[in-house]
Amino acid sequence: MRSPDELSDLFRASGRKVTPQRRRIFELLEGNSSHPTAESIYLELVKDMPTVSLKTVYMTLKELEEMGEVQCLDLGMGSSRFDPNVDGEHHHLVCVSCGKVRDFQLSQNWDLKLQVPDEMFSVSKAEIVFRGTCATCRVIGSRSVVENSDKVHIS
Amino acid sequence: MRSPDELSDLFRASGRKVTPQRRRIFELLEGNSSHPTAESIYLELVKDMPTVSLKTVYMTLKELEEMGEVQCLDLGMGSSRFDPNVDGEHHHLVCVSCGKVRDFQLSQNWDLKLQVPDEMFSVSKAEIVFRGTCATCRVIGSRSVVENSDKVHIS
DNA sequence: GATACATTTTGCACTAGTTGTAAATGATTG
DNA sequence: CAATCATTTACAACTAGTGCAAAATGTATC
Ligand SMILES: [Mn+2]
Ligand SMILES: [Mn+2]
Ligand SMILES: [Zn+2]
Ligand SMILES: [Zn+2]
Repeated sequence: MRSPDELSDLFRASGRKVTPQRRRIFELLEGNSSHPTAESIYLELVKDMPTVSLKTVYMTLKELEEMGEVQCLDLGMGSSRFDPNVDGEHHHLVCVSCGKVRDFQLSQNWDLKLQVPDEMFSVSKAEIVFRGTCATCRVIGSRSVVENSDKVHIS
Repeated sequence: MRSPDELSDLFRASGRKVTPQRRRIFELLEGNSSHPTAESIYLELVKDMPTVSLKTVYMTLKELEEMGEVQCLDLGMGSSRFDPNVDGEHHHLVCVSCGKVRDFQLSQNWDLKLQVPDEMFSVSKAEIVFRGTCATCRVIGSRSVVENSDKVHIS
């Protein structure tokens, strides 16, 4: 994702307006590798802007997605996760215990798309989802389970 | 997934009851490679059993999932897809135009799990989702777009 | 086959996540 | 600074799925 300043210019250049709400959402997303939900962005946003609405967050995220500045990930955990990391193709480690999502780069540069015969299916995106338990949860799990949290926090 | 007869025995053996509703759901799933939603199974079921409830479908699918007889796929299309194909590890081609989901076997037998260092994350399942356009939709798309259907059909 | 009882089904209310509507607000431009 | 038109907001609506409790019904036992 581009910087808040660059995004602001891009928005204005395409006839969109740069509101304080949008500006703040850009800032919250910049360099955010926590794969936040719309809700978790909203919860940060509402600290500064008590009257902001969740709808605004959804709308801004959709704009950014359409502009290719964020990607929306559906990892089957109830809500969509938003990812400002769109420059390099990467995959995801999803912890089934705490819900955290981490980026993961394949060490070998396998071209997954080439696996599918083009006449059968024209692949536009190939993504691997690794489900399992993160290092933190493995330790916690071996001691007590009560502290495990499903909450998604923004970093 | 096992045959309806085998499933019936398994259910009874584990203290569960085999109702006509469950029996029929087993039959609808057997050899079904359409990756149906709960809703699409319900729509078939209700043809024979006008008073069946969607809740029953969800409950039976959850039982089957817990018994490892079906897998529940979250492909980010709004609703979960259920897959009786659990014997061989396989991946999925998801058509972003018509919503159809097809099985796909990697020709090279890459062990995706081995890619992730065990001390970093303990992988229990690695699945590739290929998104793109199926052969049918590519042809339709080149003529007219109006006929494209998002509906999910069983069988 | 009848009986007893636990399991299951069903209808309905309910939740979470997300989208639609329309009036009020406000960023941009000249 | 005013006009314009995009955007925000509150709120209703919607979809997928779940919780609940009464009624129905498989299954084991006699
Ligand atoms: Mn990511
Ligand atoms: Mn499959
Ligand atoms: Zn974890
Ligand atoms: Zn298609």
